[in-house]
Amino acid sequence: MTKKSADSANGSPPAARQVPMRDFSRSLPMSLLRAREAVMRQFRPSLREHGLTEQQWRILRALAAIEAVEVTELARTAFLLGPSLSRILRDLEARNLIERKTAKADQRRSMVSISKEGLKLMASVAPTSEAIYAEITRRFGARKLAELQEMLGELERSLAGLGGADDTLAEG
Amino acid sequence: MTKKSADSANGSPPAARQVPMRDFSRSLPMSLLRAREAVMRQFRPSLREHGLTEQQWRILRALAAIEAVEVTELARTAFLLGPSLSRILRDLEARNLIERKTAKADQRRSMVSISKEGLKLMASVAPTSEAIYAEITRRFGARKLAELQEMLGELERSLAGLGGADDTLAEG
DNA sequence: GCGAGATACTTAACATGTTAAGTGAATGCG
DNA sequence: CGCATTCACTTAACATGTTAAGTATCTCGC
Repeated sequence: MTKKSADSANGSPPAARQVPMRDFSRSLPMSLLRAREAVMRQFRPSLREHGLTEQQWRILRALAAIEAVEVTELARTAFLLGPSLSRILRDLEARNLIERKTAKADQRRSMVSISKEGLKLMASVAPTSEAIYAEITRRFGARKLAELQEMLGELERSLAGLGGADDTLAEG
Repeated sequence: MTKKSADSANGSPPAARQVPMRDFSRSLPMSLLRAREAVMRQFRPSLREHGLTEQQWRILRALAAIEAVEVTELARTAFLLGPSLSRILRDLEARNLIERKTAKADQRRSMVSISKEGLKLMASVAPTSEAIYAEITRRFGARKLAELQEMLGELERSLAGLGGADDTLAEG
């Protein structure tokens, strides 16, 4: 029994099961993915009605809280990668939902802000969005929701600095 | 104070802040997204070294546990949408990591299984993958990890049936 | 004050997410 | 049987995720 499988000795497909691993459907990434999808499934239809994607909505929300931000800072806030943000900003600007102008001091930087139209759109989406969030909170329980978010934060912090890729990590 | 903002009355960009909402960075979707990203960041480099994406790896893992599955069932297991799965299966088949053959009884269905090469690839990835998972577990704590996953499952269940889109929901 | 390196984006290229439409095969009903 | 429906996928189209290159600008040492 070194490496041979217990196949039925005919031309059937490989028996699989030869690579022992955790039950994949119970892995942490899958749990997080499914939970997030369950949540976002609630919001997408409403956003879609207003012609917004999840990410566009994230950007508008991030912008609504401030006067103006640099693109890099916005990427950090809205948790988007530079290239994604770059594309989305191009589109949002074309739709006049945001405004952009280069910083005086540093020509490389461009300051982004939400436009009046953008604010109007937000105002029309926010009520539904808040109602959905409230219903989710009601169903899951406000206290448990807070606990969950606390744990998610802890998870994040406990993995911070566990180099994913090009992080500047001393490995010695 | 009906609708006018407290702008400084010059040509500066809109003051924003006119749409009151929760602090967006603390929303549940963002928490879930960030937590998941923190986790996946650990796995991606290793997968990448083996020429696999996260989703391709999910599919191989799902296949490794069984003889063969229909595409629809696989989509459910690997938590992928049909179109994504369709594309990925095409590529995995071209790389000879999976095999596909139409079901005898129903010509519409196609049964997918992992190939010997696929199993070999899995065997070469699994150790690193398991080690990373173990390290994550160690950092966050096995007990807390179990708690977290329990909560995520509860969240999912509490939102099940809260119609996202085309669910068959009676609204009256 | 200039040239190497760092910064702040943007483009490009490829893979997936998401929704809609298309295709071929099974089902059910008159 | 005939045909409209349903089903199991696949294609298409557009938006984002992800990594690598490219571009313009800035900073700093010399």
